[in-house]
Parts: sequence; structure tokens; C-alpha cells
Amino acid sequence: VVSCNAMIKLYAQQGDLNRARNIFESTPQTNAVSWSSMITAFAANGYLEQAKSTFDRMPRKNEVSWNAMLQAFAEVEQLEASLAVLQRMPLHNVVSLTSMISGYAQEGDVLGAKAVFDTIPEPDGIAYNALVGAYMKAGVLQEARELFQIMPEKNVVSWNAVITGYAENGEALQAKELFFEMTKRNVQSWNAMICVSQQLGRPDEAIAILELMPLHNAVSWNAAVEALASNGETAAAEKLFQKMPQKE
RNA sequence: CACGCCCG
Repeated sequence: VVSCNAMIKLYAQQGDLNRARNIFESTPQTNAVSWSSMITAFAANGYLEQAKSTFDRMPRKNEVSWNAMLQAFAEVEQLEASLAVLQRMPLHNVVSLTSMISGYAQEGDVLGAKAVFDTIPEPDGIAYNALVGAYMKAGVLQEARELFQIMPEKNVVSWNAVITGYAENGEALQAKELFFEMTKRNVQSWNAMICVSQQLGRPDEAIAILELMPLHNAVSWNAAVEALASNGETAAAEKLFQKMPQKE
């Protein structure tokens, strides 16, 4: 069963749902992990109906499967459906409520996000990060920053949420400032700086960052290409695009 | 081996 579940996950990551489903259906003794994996697999590939019917057919639903279903609705902004799941599930936890927060965040509903957050007895770092993200998404920069300042433990995601939030709201300099204050940065932090360079009209800086950063991914390359292209460096953008690795 | 937070 365990190896079947691992294969479901693998095929789902490749978007090969037919194979994932075949494995699932030929798994001898499906367990809760098999079912949840399949629900998530469908949802992650945009098959919400399939996710739902799998969930409905699941014999002994547990907390993870309820949460997976809730998240499946929340991530496509079907908040009414998410709420219905939340109300129907036997018991919800911080994971369920954090999914709701990110659902409200996507809608730009800060009040909804905050209201859910306030019902969490012991919010963890992820819940805080989700609320910071909700504030940033809605452009409520001051609230976001204040929450970031007072939150108990900040990880790299917390920092990135604020940095990219500033960047997306046109506060390129604030984003830069925080980036320099960060001690542990990941690819996403660096990618945010490429976007900042683009905003500041500094394609040269974008390239410098791309070369300087300790690790890239496909987003880094695309962001750098866009930084060039959007700042009138069409030829250089084209050249960089061709230099881009096939797989990263 | 399954669920929630950040970059195009």
C-alpha cells in the first residue's frame, strides 16, 4: 500500500492522473493515505469534481481527508463550499482554518481572513504567515508589517511574504531593505529581488542578481528575462531566454 | 506514503 501511495503521488506530480487513478484502483488495501492522496491529486490538477466524488466515496474520512477537501475548494476560491465542509467536518484544526485564511486571502477579504485567524486557539507560524499574506494581497501594508513584527517566530516564508508583498505593492525599496535584513534567504527571496530590479528599471541589476544568487530555478530565469524585456532590452532578453536551461 | 503559509 505504501509504495502504491508513493506512486500515486509521483504520477500526480507529473499530471498523469490516469496512471495515478489506475494505481489507486489496483491498490489491494487502500488506506486513508491512499484516499487523501487521490483527493489531493485530483484537486492539484484542477479536477475538483473528481476530488469531490473521491472524497464522497471515501469510507472512513479522517481529519486529513476533510482538510484536503476543504483546501481543494479554498484554493479555487469556492469559499462557500469550503465553509460548508468546515461546518460539516467533525472537528477542525489549525490546518483547516489556515486553508480558510488563504481562501479569504485570495479573495482579498482581509476581514474574513482575520476573523478566521482569531478563532484559532494557538496559531502556528503558518497561520501567521497566511494572515500576513492576506494583508499583503489586499494591499494593507501597515497591518501586514505590524503582524510580521509581532509574530512569535518568523521563518523564511514569513520574510518572503512581506518582501514579495512590498514588491507587488510597488514598495520596491522596502522590499530591498528587508531582503538585506534577512539572514537566511532562499531562491524565492532572491527571485523577489529580481522583480524589484525590474520595477526599479534596473535590468542590469536583475542580471547581476541572477548571476550572484546561490541557486536558481525556472522562475529566476523568467523573472530576469521579463526584467530585460520590460525595460527595453529586447535583444538581451531574447539572448538570455535562449541561454535558459531546459530544465531547472 | 496523505492536508494548510512565500516568488513567474
